[in-house]
Amino acid sequence: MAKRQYWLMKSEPDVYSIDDLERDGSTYWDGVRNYQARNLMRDKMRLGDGVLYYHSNATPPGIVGLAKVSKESYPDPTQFDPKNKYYDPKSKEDDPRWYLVDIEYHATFPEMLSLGFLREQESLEGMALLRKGQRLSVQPVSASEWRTVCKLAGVSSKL
DNA sequence: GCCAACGTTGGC
DNA sequence: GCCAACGTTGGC
Repeated sequence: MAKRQYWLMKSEPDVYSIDDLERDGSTYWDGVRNYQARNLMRDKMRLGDGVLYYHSNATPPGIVGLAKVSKESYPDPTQFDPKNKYYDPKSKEDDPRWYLVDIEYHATFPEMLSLGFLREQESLEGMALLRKGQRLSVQPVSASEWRTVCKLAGVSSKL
């Protein structure tokens, strides 16, 4: 059994918030059109991995809860749909360019951990999210960062 | 709305 | 393969 890994995934709450995920139970993470983020989803994310759910373009932005990977990567169906905003005419069904994973809801933090608060934590120094110019919508998170974030939020780090 | 920090595209 | 132009992300 491979060791569990941890990730952070960004979503704009106006588009799909953690409340939407709680309501739906699980969702497929469509629309990622960045190769680095795609590679992480396609090649690295495994069933049962932990996900920090981050609200971007929010006031304030921050980590709002936990999810976990409920299905490993498969081609993002939206890339083949000409009516979809994520349609990619250069992607072929027999050679898909974009992949996604499914995630399922796990928990919502009693209070969100804002980006500003996270920046104040010495224990999170070096976290990818806090690095200057970091825009990846899917990022790796270390086991110790995961435990620290859960502790700060006052929730169990167990999934 | 601004703009820094990227990433992608396409001419050469 | 270089790099200018352009597009996007996302904090502020």
